[in-house]
Amino acid sequence: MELIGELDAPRIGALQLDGDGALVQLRAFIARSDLSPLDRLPPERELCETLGVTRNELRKALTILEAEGAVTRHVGRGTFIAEGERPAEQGIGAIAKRTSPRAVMRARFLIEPVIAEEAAQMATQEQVENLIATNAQARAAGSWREYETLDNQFHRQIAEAADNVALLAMFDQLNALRRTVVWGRMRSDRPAPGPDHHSFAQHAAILGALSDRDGALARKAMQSHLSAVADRLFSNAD
Amino acid sequence: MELIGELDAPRIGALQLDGDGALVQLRAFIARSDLSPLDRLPPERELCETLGVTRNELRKALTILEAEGAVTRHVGRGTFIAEGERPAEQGIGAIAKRTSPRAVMRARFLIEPVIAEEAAQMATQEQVENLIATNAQARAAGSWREYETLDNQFHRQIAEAADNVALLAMFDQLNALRRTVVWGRMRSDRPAPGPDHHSFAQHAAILGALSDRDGALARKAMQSHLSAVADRLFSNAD
DNA sequence: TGATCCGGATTGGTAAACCAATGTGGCGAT
DNA sequence: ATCGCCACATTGGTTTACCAATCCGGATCA
Repeated sequence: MELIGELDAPRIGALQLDGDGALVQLRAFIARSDLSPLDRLPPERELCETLGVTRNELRKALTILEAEGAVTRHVGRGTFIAEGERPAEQGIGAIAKRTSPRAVMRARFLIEPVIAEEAAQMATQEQVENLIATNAQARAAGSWREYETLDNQFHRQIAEAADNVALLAMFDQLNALRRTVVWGRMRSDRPAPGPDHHSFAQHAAILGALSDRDGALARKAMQSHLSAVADRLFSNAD
Repeated sequence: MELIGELDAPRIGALQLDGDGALVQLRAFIARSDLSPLDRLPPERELCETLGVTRNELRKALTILEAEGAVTRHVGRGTFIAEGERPAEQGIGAIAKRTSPRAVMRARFLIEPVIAEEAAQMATQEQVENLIATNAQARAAGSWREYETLDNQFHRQIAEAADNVALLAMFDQLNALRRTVVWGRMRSDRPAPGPDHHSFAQHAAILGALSDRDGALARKAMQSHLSAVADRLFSNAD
């Protein structure tokens, strides 16, 4: 059934241009009329005539630019070139640019204890044993980097033990955010922490609470631990 | 009231809920109904009713997805998932398939109270007043959909008041997950809730705690509220 | 029996009237 | 003269009816 188009014969090449021709023209117009951010561009009814497109086509193009964050539109006021950057995407990187290490650690301090409390109620015996094993491995780490990996694993295993994929996803996102934002403060060339490192005792306290199914204690132990971590991070002391 | 250069108050994340509700819902729909490339999605007239948005809003969202290359549209044939696979939405969609409404609501029950507690300490007077205004608007909502929008706004404003972008990002992700997973239990054609709806009193309790800067009370009030929401959601009673 | 063609149903696209938010300017009271 | 207020013009947004491309099922004919 490829016989269509014989009668009306719409220009084949013109079809593609028709589809987003307005967008191309609009982009060209903005570029050529060197508008600076926060400047207003002509009203739709006027601009569509200038560009030789229908108001519908123009509005479709404007909708795309708006989604890209290139322009903002306000009823009664007009359409404006967006200021500064394009806050369009919402990935980890975009969030990271708008937050700070302190804020991320604060968020961690608020959320992880709750996860630990939930884990205390949900963890299986096997998961607790795995946590104990991980903590033991961390004690024996040969380098700071190896220790860090095991420390991450410890915290994530707790989140896994909460047995809630949604909660685990929250943890992972926050963790990714932390790695992005706090990165640079980590000096991975340091030697491995000694067996008397405060974290080990704190981890052990968390483990004890998990074993005892003591949610409130697990929460408090995690809070204490993260407080210490934040202090160490921001004081530049060991 | 100058809206343009408001940099002193970090109004960072007004990205999603405000104007592009249809786009969020549409993305969630595509993620949830695991459509493979070249699959056709429902016709506009049907889909807009399913999602509880107007055809205009849906078409605007589709225009954006089309510009992103996520879908292709053909008159008389329909709208199709683009050929080149879409790795973008992998996050929420992938998580959604591995979790359940109960788990998501549980995560919400664990996290939002902590956010409320933080908000009680961080909120500005203006933010509290805005929350009061939002709650008042929700009372006067004319339709269930409008009420739902305002309810979402209420909860997000609390998250904003915590003044922590990382925390706000967690909230947004959980909220997106909830919309994807819990969807289908929402009956958007129901009439607006009466002024004696339990949520209003519970919201008021939260507001009171925020006004008094009583973090512990805010946490408990939010817990009570979310408990009630979950009960209502899973019991199918109003 | 099979292909072909036609007419209606379906579906995305379009145009124009209408709406609501906003800005502007003049008018009048003080 | 100055301030407040109100009517009107401007502007982006929305609704509605309609259009055009496509699909589908049955009628028709070789």
